[in-house]
Formats: sequence, C-alpha cells, structure tokens
Amino acid sequence: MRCKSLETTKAKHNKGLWSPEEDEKLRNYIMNHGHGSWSSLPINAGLKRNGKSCRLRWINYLRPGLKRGTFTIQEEETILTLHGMLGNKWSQIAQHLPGRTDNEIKNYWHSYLKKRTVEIVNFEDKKRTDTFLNNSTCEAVSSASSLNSSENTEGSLQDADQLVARRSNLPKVLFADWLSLDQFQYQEFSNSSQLTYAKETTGSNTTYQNSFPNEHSVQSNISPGSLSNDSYGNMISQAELKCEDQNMDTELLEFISEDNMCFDFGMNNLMFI
DNA sequence: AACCTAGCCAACCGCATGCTC
DNA sequence: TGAGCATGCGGTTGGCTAGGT
Repeated sequence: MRCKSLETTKAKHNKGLWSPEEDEKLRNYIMNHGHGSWSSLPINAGLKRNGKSCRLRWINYLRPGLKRGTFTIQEEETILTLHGMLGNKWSQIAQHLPGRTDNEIKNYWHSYLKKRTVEIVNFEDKKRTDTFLNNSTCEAVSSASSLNSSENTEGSLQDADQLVARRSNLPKVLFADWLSLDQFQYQEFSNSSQLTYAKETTGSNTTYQNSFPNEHSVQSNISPGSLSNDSYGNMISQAELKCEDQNMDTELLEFISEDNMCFDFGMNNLMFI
C-alpha cells in the first residue's frame, strides 16, 4: 500500500531541478494571484510539483528582491556574529540579511564560514598556548611576588581563558550603520525576539536597560566620562576584538562622545541589536 | 582525454509547530 | 482534547562543475 502510494506520488510530481518553463509558470501565477495555499498552488498553476517544492522554489529563487552573488564582508560578519548568538537558526539570521535566504546562508556557512570560524578558534588556541608558554617562562625568571599579586594577571592563562570566554559570550553587538544612542534608545525591531531599550536618567547618570528576551539582560550605567560600565565597557572590548580580528590597529577605534555612542573602525560602525 | 576529487548549491526529506475543526 | 492538515525550518542529499592528476 505504502509503495503504491509513493509510486503514485512519484508519477504525479516532478522532482529535481526546475526548468525555466516551470519557473515562469510559478512566477506568473504568484505575481497574479499570490501564493495562497501552497498545497493547492501547483494544481492551479498547472505545475507537476508538490506545494512544498513550489514554496521552496519561490522563497529561495524566484521571490523578488533576492540578492544573488557573493556575500559582502559586512554580511559575513553579521552571519558570524549572529551565528555565535543564535546558533543554526538560519531563518532568524536571514531576517537580518535582506535579500538573502536561510538556505543560502546555511550553504554559505557550511561551505565557507565554518572553516573560517575554525581558523579563528585555532588562532585563539594558539594564542592561548603562546600566552601560557610566555607566562611560564616569565614565571621561571620572575620573583614570587608577581605571582602573588592578584592584579597582575596580564598575559596569564586566566586572561587567555577570559578572552576566549568573553568572545563566546559577547554582548549582542552588530556592525551596521551609524546610530547614536538617541536614535536607538527607543527603537523596537519588527521581530519580537529582538531587543528593546528603555532609558532612565537620574541626575548625571543615564541608565540604558536593554532586554534580550529569553537571554541576556544588560544594564549600563553611563555617566559622562565614564568608560567602565557593563555593556558600555563590553562594547569597547568587542570593538577591540573586532579590530584584532581584522588586524586593525585598535587606535582606529575612536570614541566620539558620551552622547553619541558611536565607534569608528574606519570601515564599520557599531550598534546594539 | 579520461578520470578523480572537492566544493558549491538547489532541492528534498523529516520533524516540529501552529491552526482548524 | 486530539486528529488532520498546512507550513516552516534545519539537516542532508545529489547533481553539476572546476581543478588537479
């Protein structure tokens, strides 16, 4: 019975690559009538495909506004950042890349970016090992007092661990267009899973509460001239790491003002997401 | 020229979820 | 409440192509 059913399905529906004629039929139908119910679309459009196949073809290939071709550096960075935050949530990642499909991003990840990430991890491991070895050498020749100092942690394995840990738990920062705090403090994104901000000013201090549904909630207390608070500090850390990643001098990182919390990398800028 | 291999990418498949009755 | 169906998502497959031997 099951075999018969499968055979019938096979006989009914084409499989494999879409022909230009099929594309044309699907495009024309959806442009004129909308897709409506995907399951009934193939019959109405005169296609020997199943609804799933039509949907996939439309979403991944025929839909207007799709961006074809190679990914830009900024798109790559966005994918890497979001993948670090979201994991294999390709559809969610795709929401941040207009014109790109989840399938395209997924393929790009598996064919290219995954390798790049491995390289970065290897780089971190090497750095960690080097740091450890350097530190061991220093320890051998230095006095015990330096070991007893809790503040003297520069170059230590603990620092290397913290660096790796910090990188894997980075705040949700994306590199995008210039935005001042005033621009995004009340910004709400279309996707409910994204960030919203609330601002509270008490005297000379301004508190920004940014909430990440189901995940982090970071509060930043920003007072004029202060660089040391929570996510604000983390933003700078992230920016420094970003410069490292791109072999850029961290001095390129330019703090503009407390009122316009923007960073200039020479090629990218920062915003919270 | 023939074969092999690796990479890319479109498409398929199975599962999860949401909706309707 | 649960069955049935439609849709969406992520993992996987398989065909095509370019480059190497």
